Amino acid sequence: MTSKRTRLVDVAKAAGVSIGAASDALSGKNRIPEATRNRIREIANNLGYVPNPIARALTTGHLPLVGLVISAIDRRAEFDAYRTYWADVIGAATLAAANRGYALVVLATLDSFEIQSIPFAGLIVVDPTTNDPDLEDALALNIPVATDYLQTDERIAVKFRAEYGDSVGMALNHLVKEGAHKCAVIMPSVDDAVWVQNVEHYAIAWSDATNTSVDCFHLPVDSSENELALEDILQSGFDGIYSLMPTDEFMQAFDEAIDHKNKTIGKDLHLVMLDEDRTGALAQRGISVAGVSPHQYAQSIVTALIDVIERTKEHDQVKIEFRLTEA
Amino acid sequence: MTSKRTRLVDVAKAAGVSIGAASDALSGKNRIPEATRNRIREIANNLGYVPNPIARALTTGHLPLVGLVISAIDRRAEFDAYRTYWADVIGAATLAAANRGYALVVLATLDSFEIQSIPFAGLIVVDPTTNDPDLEDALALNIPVATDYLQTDERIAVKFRAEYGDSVGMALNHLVKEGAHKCAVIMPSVDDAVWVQNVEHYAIAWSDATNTSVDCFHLPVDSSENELALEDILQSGFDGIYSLMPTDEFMQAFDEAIDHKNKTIGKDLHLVMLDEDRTGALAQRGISVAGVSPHQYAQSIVTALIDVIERTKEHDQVKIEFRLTEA
DNA sequence: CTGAAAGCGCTTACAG
DNA sequence: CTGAAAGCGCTTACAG
Repeated sequence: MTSKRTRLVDVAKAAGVSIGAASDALSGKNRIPEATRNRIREIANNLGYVPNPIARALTTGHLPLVGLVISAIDRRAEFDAYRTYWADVIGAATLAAANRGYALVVLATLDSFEIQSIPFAGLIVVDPTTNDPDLEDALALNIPVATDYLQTDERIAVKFRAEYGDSVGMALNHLVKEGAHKCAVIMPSVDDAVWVQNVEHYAIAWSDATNTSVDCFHLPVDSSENELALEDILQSGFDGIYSLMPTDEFMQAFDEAIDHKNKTIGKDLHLVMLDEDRTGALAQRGISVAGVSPHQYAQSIVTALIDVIERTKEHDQVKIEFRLTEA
Repeated sequence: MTSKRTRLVDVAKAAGVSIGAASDALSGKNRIPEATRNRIREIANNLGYVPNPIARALTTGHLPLVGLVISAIDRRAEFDAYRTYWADVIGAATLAAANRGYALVVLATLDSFEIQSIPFAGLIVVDPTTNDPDLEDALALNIPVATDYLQTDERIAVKFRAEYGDSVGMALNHLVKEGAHKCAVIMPSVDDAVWVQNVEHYAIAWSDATNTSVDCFHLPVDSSENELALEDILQSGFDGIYSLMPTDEFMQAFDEAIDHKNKTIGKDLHLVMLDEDRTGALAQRGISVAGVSPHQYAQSIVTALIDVIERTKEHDQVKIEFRLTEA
């Protein structure tokens, strides 16, 4: 820590062998007799030798680093609202990467001078907007990039496809089956996130196909005005609601709105929420849950990306399925 | 993506200049006339040249990477229980690092062959156990390491000190002031995490100092048996409780226990919880909150570590204060 | 103002 | 079996 770092030459000198021999003894492929090797290793150890990973990477041409770009990190309120989701995603991605010998770099954006100085082997851009600048930057790096399947750039190596469409259809069908007459889809207003547009698109498609009307509402993720907005919606006679809002705080607002409007879930109001109902708390309250496991989701993507990095595959498409857990 | 990557020589050749001139035009310090520089840049652009960050780092000797080791990621149940906390920590650390031009690598452990091949500029080891192997590995790398202040190794560059002691004293004093007669501290049983031992230590110290008895209980973070355990505790006459369990699911169990035992918060039961009560939901229910902002916490540590990396400081100690928000 | 060369610390053929 | 050398792709003094 104080003086200069020990280099391979230093241990080679100390051991009285060539630098090649030292290299071999420490990481090489057994060309050196057991005895000398052990001696060299011990000397390296005593000198506190730690190989310089940058130099090693220069010959290898590759550092086992994959980046995960979550632009929501920069938007505090939105990130907060979905904290459990992001923790799942990051945790699972970290583990999946580690399984393959890679480490995960978490980024809020690629738009910074220093990013160019980090040698990523691959990059994941989640929830890209249309013409996402981060996606552009990622692609410009000439490395494998994984992102949403709605993006059309042909340089994209892995496209992941969360079937929000399926989730919308499933949820609305379920609501109707349960007896809802007037359906609404409630989603966050996170500017131009592709997945939100996607949901809207599928809601309209469902409406056309079933000849049933659906209205889409965009609510702020972090606002205290949600309760009033929800009361309005209930007031307007919507009795079948598919909510893609984050669960916790939204649920509070929802509960109060229901209370004020005197509705009863399962009777004159039917509800499907997008979430992971691990504790079963929602189901107990008569709320059905549409979900995808963020854990499995993240894992699939990381694995597919690393497959491409290591040339096991050229391109890939990962499909993430939704399930509906009826209350 | 297909053939070989464009190198600096390639653009130098294409521009008919020396490699030194090309280097300068692209990243250098303006030795080259505006006109040639622009020409070189354009050529580089057309060739899709992206500088090799590994090679650059070899001369620099440094890659702007800080690692955050969260061993809890490997323990699914525990990580799940504290997901909101970890999301805050990771989000804030990512942002703080980015502000200084660094990127954050999230790791579950350092115990993997590949980790040695990643050139970290510094490492943060959170919630180390006693004789934590990850901390050992981190220290062996000869780079600045930040970790809990209870660790004694003198190679540690930044020690962060979350004053759990303060929180325990504050919470227990508050409970007594509110009229509690028999106090308990409830905390998770996460094996030998230092912070848990720390809490226990301070509870005993408080007990000695105030001559009041306190009992410490360890509950599983992910168990459904919590409710019964809590009923036992209430049954035994504890009417002042400081809980360091994760809030959401624990609160459910707690509510049921209170219900079964017919207790009323604020009357015959006083409660302080360790959390961030951003929505004020706990306060509304008469529950006081002891907390530290994970956001501020992570940010302070990252900043201090980077200060050491960049030699602004040699060592540092970061003190994280707790606050008690009375209901 | 700009070219040629040394050097960053490794690994890996290539000779002996 | 092992040493000496080339090379990975940059940056940075050092000459011209």
